[in-house]
Amino acid sequence: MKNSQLYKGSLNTIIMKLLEENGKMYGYEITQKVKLITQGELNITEGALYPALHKLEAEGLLDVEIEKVDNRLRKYYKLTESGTKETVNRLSELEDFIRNMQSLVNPSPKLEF
Amino acid sequence: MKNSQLYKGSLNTIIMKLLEENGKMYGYEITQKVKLITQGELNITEGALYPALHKLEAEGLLDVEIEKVDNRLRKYYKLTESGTKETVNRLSELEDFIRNMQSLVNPSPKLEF
DNA sequence: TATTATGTATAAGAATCTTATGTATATTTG
DNA sequence: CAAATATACATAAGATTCTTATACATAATA
Repeated sequence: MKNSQLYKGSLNTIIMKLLEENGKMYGYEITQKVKLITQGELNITEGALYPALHKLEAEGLLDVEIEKVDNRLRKYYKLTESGTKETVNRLSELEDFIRNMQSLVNPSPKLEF
Repeated sequence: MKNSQLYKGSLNTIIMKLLEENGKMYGYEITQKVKLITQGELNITEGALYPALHKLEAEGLLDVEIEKVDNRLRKYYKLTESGTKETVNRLSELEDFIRNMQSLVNPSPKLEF
């Protein structure tokens, strides 16, 4: 990701959510989808994406399936059963994270006398 | 922080926002405040906090002032002028980040036919 | 024909954090 | 009273995640 440090740590969650949403996707497709959804604000770099996909696969959270389209290689990833379960946890963690960050930066206004 | 990887990269923003809010704070106080606000969900570790404070100071975003209270040392940190300006940017980045993450995980529902 | 888009991959280094450890005083608990 | 916990700061080794750069290859566009 070529972005604020804030995105650090969120890539796995993004990938898993998109796969839950779309069934199967390949790497390049994920980068384009994220760019589209965030209106160009979030750009996932290959150097971050591919190692992340490989790691999720190694952890048994993703399955991969190779296809050849227009004489070009595509590696489609999809959630495994265990990956689907884990996605629920990750999204729950993300909700907690966002809630906590909002509590920190939008504290209940101080009363002024 | 002893937490989800999601918090990675958010510590500087948290520190700066709390200092903007409270004028001056010392390290231990920051950890307690964060624990309180997040109802124990976010625990900032010393190994993350002190290096972060030192770095922000080295970058000229924080000023430090040592006090001795009850025969114990306290290092109070406060935003410099440049730190105050930068805090606005960091909070704006945080808002964008949260908005983008919400777009990614709460997409507009697909129409079903 | 050269650039851009599509598609995957890795390696070096930076940044941030965890975990463990160290030092010291004050307070609380058994 | 002794031990444990709370208060207070600090650093070092290692893990994780990411940036930046590079590499290879085909298709489409300028």
